[in-house]
Amino acid sequence: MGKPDNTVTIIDVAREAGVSNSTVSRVVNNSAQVSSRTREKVLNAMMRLGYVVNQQARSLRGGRSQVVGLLVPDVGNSYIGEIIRGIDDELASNQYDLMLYTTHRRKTKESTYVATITRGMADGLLLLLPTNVAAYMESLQARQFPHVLIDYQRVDNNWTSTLQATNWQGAYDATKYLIELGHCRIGYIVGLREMQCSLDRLSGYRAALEDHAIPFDPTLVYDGDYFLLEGYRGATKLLELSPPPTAIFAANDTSALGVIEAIRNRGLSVPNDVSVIGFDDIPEAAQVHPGLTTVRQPLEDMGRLAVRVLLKQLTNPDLPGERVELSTELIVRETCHPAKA
Amino acid sequence: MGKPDNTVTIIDVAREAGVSNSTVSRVVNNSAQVSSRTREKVLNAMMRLGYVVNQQARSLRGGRSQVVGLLVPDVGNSYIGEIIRGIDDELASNQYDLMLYTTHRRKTKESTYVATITRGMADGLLLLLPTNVAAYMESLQARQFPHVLIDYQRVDNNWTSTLQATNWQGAYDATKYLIELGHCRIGYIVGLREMQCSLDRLSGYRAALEDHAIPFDPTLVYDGDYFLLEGYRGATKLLELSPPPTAIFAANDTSALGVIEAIRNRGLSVPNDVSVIGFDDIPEAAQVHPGLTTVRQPLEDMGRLAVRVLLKQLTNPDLPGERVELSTELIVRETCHPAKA
DNA sequence: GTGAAAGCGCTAACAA
DNA sequence: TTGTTAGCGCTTTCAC
Repeated sequence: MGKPDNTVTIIDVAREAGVSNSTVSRVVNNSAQVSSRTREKVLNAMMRLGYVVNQQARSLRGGRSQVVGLLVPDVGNSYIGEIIRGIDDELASNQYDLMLYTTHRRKTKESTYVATITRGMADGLLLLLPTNVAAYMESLQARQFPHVLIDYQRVDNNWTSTLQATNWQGAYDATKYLIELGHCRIGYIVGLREMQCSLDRLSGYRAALEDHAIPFDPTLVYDGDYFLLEGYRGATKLLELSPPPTAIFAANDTSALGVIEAIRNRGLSVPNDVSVIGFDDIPEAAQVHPGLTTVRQPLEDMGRLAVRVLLKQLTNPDLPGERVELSTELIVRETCHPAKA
Repeated sequence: MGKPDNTVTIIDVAREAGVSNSTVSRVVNNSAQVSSRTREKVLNAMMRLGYVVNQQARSLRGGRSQVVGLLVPDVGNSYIGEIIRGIDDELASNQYDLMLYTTHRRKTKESTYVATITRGMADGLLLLLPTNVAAYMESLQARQFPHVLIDYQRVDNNWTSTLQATNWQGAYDATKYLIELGHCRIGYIVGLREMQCSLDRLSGYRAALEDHAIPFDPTLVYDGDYFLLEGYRGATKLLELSPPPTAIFAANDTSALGVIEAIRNRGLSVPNDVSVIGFDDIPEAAQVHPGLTTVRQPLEDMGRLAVRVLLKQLTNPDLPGERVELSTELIVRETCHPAKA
């Protein structure tokens, strides 16, 4: 059924090559000494028969499945898309496959999935922007299941690996840039408050303000959710203030795009009337006109690195969790102008 | 290593419950008759021990892995995101896991992945917007590997299942709508010509033109690639024509967003100066201002249905391939106005 | 350098 | 209704 029975096993190859199954296994795994003549014979037989290892048998035996689980809130935005690109690239070059689980922000799903994954055939687990970590942290530890949290850092143990960009610094830099451009009424669209990265960016913003003796004005802060629509709504609200902000910093590019729309819809221009800066540097930031000035997170690298950390963990389970932080970088494009005098 | 050896097997449960392993297996699989007393005992033992099936052993034995492979060009856009949402929802409710493979439009990768998947542990394969089908179609058939192609239809065999929306009709409707609004110079931003859906939409556009006695003007057609930037470039070019089009139909929403930008960047307004219509109805279409009028594809349903078709195929491999087509629907929002007299 | 054989956890005959 | 048992395809001692 499904797969027809043309399955070629190690035994077929052995017979074809006139050797034993263990020799074939050795060749397949490139392990131990096999004389080059034998190896040759086996390789040929494999060719002729079109042999492919049966991963399930192998992992049943050895315990390793060459599969990594990835838990994401969603899959339809380029922030996540870029990270996944890095992840599956790096995974592929290490002969790992990727099992994808999408929670669509339903927290219960998160726990269920973690249970499934840790008990299923994945060797390790990558969690992207998890929101319900406490619920399964213990179970991960109990099973000593290798895992790394991407863009989440409220962890107080030493067995969990985490990885993220310098959120605080990035926000600080962006705000500072705006201030140096002469802006002192700078609106801020917060991301989801339940995410630490969101909080870190907010406090980077505040710190820059303070360092430049600009009093923090809570009315300039709008609580968004990282989505475009809230960026739009937030900016709309901010623009009704008097005086309105001369610049708006959005906690991510997607909401920055919403901010730009809102500004235009008021008949104002970006950046002539209001400057806008985002966070992430998703591909759209460069494609849009005017190009979005933003704080770049090395998304693809984050994915790649997360995999490396996980793989290291897999090879050496006794290693303590790693804490990796990647630098952000201010990317100046066209959405910020000096404040008018 | 990795997974510690706290693995509870069916045998542990059997011992704990004082029954045989096969009885446990029966309970686990809900198969055959087991007296309710025994079942109770087994269930309890499973509870106590925290037993979980070992999927690899099960599939090594039985041949079914409860994993479906999904091959996508990319993962960072909401068109694909929505489809995936449908896919993994439906998969989850059928106790299937999803193995994700991203090609990033590299055709060689596509073939490699198909080989991996069909020989690996997936029971079936979903291909989203594949571009290199010819290269592995034979191998899929040779292995009788269950598969369904989503949004691809150039198939001339009867063992392959395909699924897509009514692309031709959708484009026809959109164009007709524009025509009835009084537009007769309607620009068109094509998607990737190598995709059949793209061609279908183009011919729907042409057909509507013809049916309303509007001569087809090739200078009004710009070859894009479904991405925002090409939408922007295309519209920019189209707007330089004299007379410029009074409406632009983009082959997908993402490029429509680019079109809108281009129009605004010329100092024109949507829809007052130029009407815009898209295709897909991705979430952004509703979030943007003005709301994007578009042709809705039931993306999530497409994913869901694709899974159903695949699962049917899995259960009954001798079924011939299915051809599923879902209706598109014109969603009128705010980017189209009657043409000025 | 190579082979024989045990066993990973499970299911499905076949017996009882 | 329940138990016994033979593998699924592979890796890995342990012999030779």
